Amino acid sequence: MREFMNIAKALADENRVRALLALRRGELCVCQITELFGLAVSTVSKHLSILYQAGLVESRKDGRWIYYRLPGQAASPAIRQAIAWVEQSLAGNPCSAADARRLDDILKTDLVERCKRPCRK
Amino acid sequence: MREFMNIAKALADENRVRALLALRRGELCVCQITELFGLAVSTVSKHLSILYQAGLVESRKDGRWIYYRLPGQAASPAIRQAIAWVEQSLAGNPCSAADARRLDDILKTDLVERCKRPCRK
DNA sequence: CCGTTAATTCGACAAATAACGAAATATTAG
DNA sequence: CTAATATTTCGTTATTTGTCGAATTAACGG
Repeated sequence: MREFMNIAKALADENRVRALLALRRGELCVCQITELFGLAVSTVSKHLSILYQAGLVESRKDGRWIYYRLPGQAASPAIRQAIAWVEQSLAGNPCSAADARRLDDILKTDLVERCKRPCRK
Repeated sequence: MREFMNIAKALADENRVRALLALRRGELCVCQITELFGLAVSTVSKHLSILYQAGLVESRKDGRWIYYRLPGQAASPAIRQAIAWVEQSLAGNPCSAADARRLDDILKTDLVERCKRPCRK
């Protein structure tokens, strides 16, 4: 029951659900999600931590960046069913579509241009 | 998105999830669920109201009693998927099984014996 | 009618939660 | 080593949420 309630509580916040939807297209680092949401970095980090605790996202560290992604096939049925529910319920959702467009821009100009190149002074 | 978040928030409380599981065996009135949970009637009523607002339960009035039940086939896919997720995730759950046993007793002795008979003095 | 019962609504209060900025941690670049 | 960057952790604050008891509404029985 504990595990289920962790998942349910993690899904009970709109920003966390938005994060899961944004991750459908692939892994994102904290700063990209922060840019997408327009929230404080610490707030986004907390949200991702809650999703992680619930098992709804996995993470990987790459240098200074920590990338979050949706869990793979090894995830428990409860997890996979929860994510399927979110995706199917909000597939064509306007808010989700707007996020997807904004994410396009962020993915084009954010990390690559700003960070991965040799640091400009 | 609003509709989805209403459902998600409704599922983010353990007592509300317990209520959904208890309703699997059929409709229950508020006083029976109150007996099962050991909470104040007003608290249980509030929980059921939240489930109702989210579309996760339906209700029917019968005299002084209001019976709540899981939604039928007419429910939206989002609702049916949410309930399926709860049921499958917590099917063999110990807490759910304990509730089921206690509910057996309540269903035997509560409404029929106490109320539906001619009122004893 | 009047008293009883089932349920909801209301008002209060404590606990949980989401948000922020500042401080701490870790990693890379120079 | 030092400066800069990405992220997390911590402390604080404002809001939301769960709970209760009291008051209210609705239905039934005498």
